[in-house]
Amino acid sequence: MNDGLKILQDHLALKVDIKQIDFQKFSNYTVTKHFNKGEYFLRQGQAARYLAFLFKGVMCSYAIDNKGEKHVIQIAVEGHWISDLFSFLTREPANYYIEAMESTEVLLLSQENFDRACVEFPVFERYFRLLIQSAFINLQRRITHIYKDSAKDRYLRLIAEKPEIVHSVPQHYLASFLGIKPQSLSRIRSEIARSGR
Amino acid sequence: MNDGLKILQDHLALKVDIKQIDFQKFSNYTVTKHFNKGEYFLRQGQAARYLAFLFKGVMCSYAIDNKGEKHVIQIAVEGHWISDLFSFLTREPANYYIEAMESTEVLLLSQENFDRACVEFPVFERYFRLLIQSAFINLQRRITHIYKDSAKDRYLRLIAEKPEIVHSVPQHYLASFLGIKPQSLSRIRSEIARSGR
DNA sequence: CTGCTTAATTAACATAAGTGAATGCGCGGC
DNA sequence: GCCGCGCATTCACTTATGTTAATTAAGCAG
Repeated sequence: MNDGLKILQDHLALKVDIKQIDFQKFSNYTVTKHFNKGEYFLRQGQAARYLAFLFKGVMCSYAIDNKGEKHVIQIAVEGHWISDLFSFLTREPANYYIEAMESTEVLLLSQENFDRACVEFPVFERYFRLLIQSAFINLQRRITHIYKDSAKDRYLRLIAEKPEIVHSVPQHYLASFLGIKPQSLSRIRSEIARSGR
Repeated sequence: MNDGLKILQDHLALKVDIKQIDFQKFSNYTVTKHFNKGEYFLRQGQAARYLAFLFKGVMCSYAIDNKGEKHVIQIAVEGHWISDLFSFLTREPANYYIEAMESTEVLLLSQENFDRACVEFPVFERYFRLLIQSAFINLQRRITHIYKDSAKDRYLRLIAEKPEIVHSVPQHYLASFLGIKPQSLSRIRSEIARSGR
């Protein structure tokens, strides 16, 4: 069993009881893939045929609107799943790009295998439900923070929670994730540097 | 079968194939409840013991922060589920209040019955996974809109999508949901009235 | 290593939303 | 039906972030 599967198994074990034998079978549904920095796992307009479980590296998902503005909506690090769920589920064209921010390793799970796994291993469907629930709860929290915290606070929180991304994700991606312009993030950073946090 | 169950059955049927007989059994897990305007389905600090399926009326969920500020995170109308998912799943104290904005009818599903339903009717667990997925996708969209649209645009979109709430939800709740102050919403509304949308 | 392209920083100015305060209206309780 | 309190509105002023633009720094291809 490779590294990625070990890490995935640990993540599954955090949420559900999965039998070794089931995980063994399930693991046959996944394939390992590598992305170099700057490579795309998904492009806006394509159908998202895979879910990716990230076990090394960092990926960002973002939309580009009709003014050419980038809107980063997720920064995924080790142990996160990433895809365009809407597209993955409906087979409609994706709304998001998903780009590797550094050399990145993932396990891929195709739509077909995802569906199979849900049917064959109820415990997997449960895992996935719990996973989405957590993701949903986190998004609700994120909205609350957007509303009640200043951009400076959100930046400080972000780098406290995911310190590893500071060195791998360009600042204008972070700014976009925070919902501000790169110039504003620059201003915030210089203010932090000057007067302390 | 009462009105609420009919509406719920229709909603289930939109996402999954559920046999009449299974729905019949499942429906025994729910109870109907009425809330008057201003009554609480849940309070911050309590454990959320139920999911509510709203088949008539309007409810809002919101957190109150340590400055006493209200942060509305969901406005639920007919056909929506509402609860504090985090609390419902973990049995930790809830982060949100959930208040009826007008006379409201719901079906309640307790934690125990929810768990039972997931085990007994895999199709229910599937329905619920799909439901949360949609909710997740909608939240992602909401964040994108917060970032790229002005408060005025978000207000116009809100009343276009849920026109019924304009008359039942007080303006300062709508403002909070949009992430702005009541005074700002007032300003925006008067601007719309003056110069057209 | 060099040079080109893109990213980050800084600054001056513009704008949207927040703040605090005064006014008046309306709904609910009696 | 009347009263009072909370809600909505308006206004003057403040503040955070956006915008535009110029400058410097950093990454990458050749």
